[in-house]
Amino acid sequence: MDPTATILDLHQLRRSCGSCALHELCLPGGITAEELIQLDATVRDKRTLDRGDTLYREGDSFGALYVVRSGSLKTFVQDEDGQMQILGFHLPGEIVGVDALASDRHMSQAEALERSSICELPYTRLQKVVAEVPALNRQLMRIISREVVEEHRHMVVMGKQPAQERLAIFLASLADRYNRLQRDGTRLTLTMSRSDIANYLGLVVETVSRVFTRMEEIGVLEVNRKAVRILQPEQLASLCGMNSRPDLQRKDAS
Amino acid sequence: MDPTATILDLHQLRRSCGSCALHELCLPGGITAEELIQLDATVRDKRTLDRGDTLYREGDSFGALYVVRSGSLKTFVQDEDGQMQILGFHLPGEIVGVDALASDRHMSQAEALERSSICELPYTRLQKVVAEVPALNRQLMRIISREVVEEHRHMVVMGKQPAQERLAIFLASLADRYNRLQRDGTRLTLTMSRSDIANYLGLVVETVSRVFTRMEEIGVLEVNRKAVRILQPEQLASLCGMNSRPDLQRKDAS
DNA sequence: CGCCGCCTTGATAACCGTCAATTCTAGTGG
DNA sequence: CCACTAGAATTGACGGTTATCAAGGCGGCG
Repeated sequence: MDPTATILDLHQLRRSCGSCALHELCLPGGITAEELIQLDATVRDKRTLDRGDTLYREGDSFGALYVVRSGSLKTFVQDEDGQMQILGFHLPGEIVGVDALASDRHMSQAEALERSSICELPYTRLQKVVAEVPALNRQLMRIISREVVEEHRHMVVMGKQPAQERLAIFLASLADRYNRLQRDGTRLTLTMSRSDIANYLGLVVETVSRVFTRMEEIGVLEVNRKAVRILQPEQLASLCGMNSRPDLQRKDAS
Repeated sequence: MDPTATILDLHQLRRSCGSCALHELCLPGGITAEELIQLDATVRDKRTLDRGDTLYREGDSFGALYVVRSGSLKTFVQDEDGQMQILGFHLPGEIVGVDALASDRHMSQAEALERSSICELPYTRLQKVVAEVPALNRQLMRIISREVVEEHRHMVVMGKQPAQERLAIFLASLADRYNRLQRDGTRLTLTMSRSDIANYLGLVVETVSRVFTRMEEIGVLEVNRKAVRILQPEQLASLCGMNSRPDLQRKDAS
């Protein structure tokens, strides 16, 4: 709509790591200004992706790691017959492409859920820099480790949780990440489709829809298409662990 | 039984990375002999764990990464009320402890499934070495990435597969890893309990038991307590993707 | 304005989890 | 050597949560 939007966006894209809003979340976290300059040099470009655009596909040869700068991505795998499994949704400050380090080939696909901008870190350059800046290497490891922790959390969800709990955990986790980004964690924008959410949680889309409805009925959420408002954060939190505490099964019908 | 076993084991433990049987699978993969010497220096000790021993617990402060040298481990998380979720089983050559890099605290627990020996890589030392040996840093990344890929595969399993397929994939994956270790991939030794397997796959122990029985009935496996023999590897492989190809539902009853 | 995809809602059934009993194994002691 | 026990694994009957199938509503976009 606004014709200047694109231009502004381009300006933003050209900002260096030092002035990036993600400064603390991204690789620069905890390194000196001097070291930062070196990192800046490794960031090749800051690509812009439109909704549905693919950042990399399974089988692509590995060239770079990517950091989400704005917008959001989903990563997923697809088996031969087209069945897909979503591995994660990625918000600004999060890294994608790590799974390609093992075999020099991407083992998943990354796709933009909305218009997004991405920092590309060509791996050969990145390697050189991290060799010279140990703190940066440490930070890179830290970020990758964060991915692993996040995946472990997801396994707990997929392991043996009822549907309502899965969705509650998903929303609470999203709210957390919003907070880290200094966004309002009570007003979520679900850039992914319902079936993406369902797939990610190991459910079908109908179940997700039903649970949304139920949560709205009990007053925890206000759902409006992609806009979700968390009305009772505490109760949402309690829904995250309910099945293990039978006495909390019923809602506040004291 | 053999009184010399312990002594031999101790000798083995003292062997350096250079002579380790896991040479190609472990960190040393693809680095020079010279660089290897530096790595040897970082490996503090090679600890021995008995069945049930804990390598680290959730919350422990992070000191080292660990490589399984022999035996096998399980890693898992436990929420407040004691519910556990197994994250993975780890065979020789595989690394554990990566999830601690993010926060300097272990976010899971690692426990030996049998008598195992473990290479401990104190992280401060490891950092120094990888700073000096880029190839080693690369290799470390590669191994961590392998973990991530493995976890992605597991998410596909947990996502939406029927019970039989889950177990089939689990066994096939184990067989693969046996092959990489140059063991006979058709004769598996399940060092973990049935309920460990069930938990890992997001099922209950009864279901796992039933599926084992069914697989034995159709002649794919021969199950004897912890010893599993894969009689028809091809058919096992077909069971891994059956639900999506209806025409393969029935076995070769041509 | 009208199509089309996404989401929602409802009815039915299946797979798997729960509960309960039995068998098997390994470890212990008589 | 064998009986005994405790824990693990198996087997069976049943029920519940969620998938499946089917239809209808809503919003976006040409």
